[in-house]
Amino acid sequence: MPKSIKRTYSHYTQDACSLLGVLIRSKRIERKQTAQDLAERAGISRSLLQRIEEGNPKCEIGVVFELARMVGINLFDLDERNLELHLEVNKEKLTLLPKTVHRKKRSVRGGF
Amino acid sequence: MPKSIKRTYSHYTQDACSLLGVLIRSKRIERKQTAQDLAERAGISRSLLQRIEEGNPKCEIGVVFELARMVGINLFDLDERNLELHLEVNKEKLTLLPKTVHRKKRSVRGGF
DNA sequence: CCAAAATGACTTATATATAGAACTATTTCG
DNA sequence: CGAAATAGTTCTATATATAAGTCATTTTGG
Repeated sequence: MPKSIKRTYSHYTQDACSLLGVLIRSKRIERKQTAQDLAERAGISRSLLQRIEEGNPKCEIGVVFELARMVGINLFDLDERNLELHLEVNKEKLTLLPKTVHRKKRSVRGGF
Repeated sequence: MPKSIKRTYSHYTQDACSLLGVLIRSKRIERKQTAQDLAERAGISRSLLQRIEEGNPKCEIGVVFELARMVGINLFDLDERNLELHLEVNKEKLTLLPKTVHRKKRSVRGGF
């Protein structure tokens, strides 16, 4: 049962979301594409596209990435092929790390 | 009233989400930090952290970005300061573009 | 300048992501 | 090896993001 939470976002996160939103909007306009049209093609509502272009952090990351791709933004500055390679490499790297981590709660007075 | 939608995601989007998840997990383990611990510090549940580390696209982009930042990942390969600058530049650029776009539905047989 | 279109700014019902729990299976370290 | 801790896996109630409107405002092309 989710408790009612008021999430806060760091300046960094807010900026990152805003940047993606602004980029999507710019690219869309450069392509002379209507909000309505992009939304339809992405299978989302115009209101959701609006929130995303505004940089609202409370949106599905999958939808945002999909929009970015549709208007021609390369996430991580990687094209499709290199993104896949990058993923494989990091998956490999992960297998070399321990599966679980033991105590280091980093907590209780532990601080920084 | 949201209609029941089965969203699909492009390979590119799936890879991008997976990459973020794998990176977060790697960094967390390198820091010898427990899933439980990171989740608590991020103010989310352990189950949500798991979904994100699995690369599930149906998560809030704000939470994913916040986690990335907490474990030391630079989104867009930009540190906090440069991200802010980048945002400002692109906001400016946006003001130079037309506010609205007219017809070019790009649709109905219009194709590419 | 003017009409048609696009966007902004709400609202509401509902589909769904999330918190939290309980349980099992792994993993690590002493 | 053995015990304690961590992580994987479901499941459920509920908070909330979303689709789909409506209306006001702004913008642009003719």
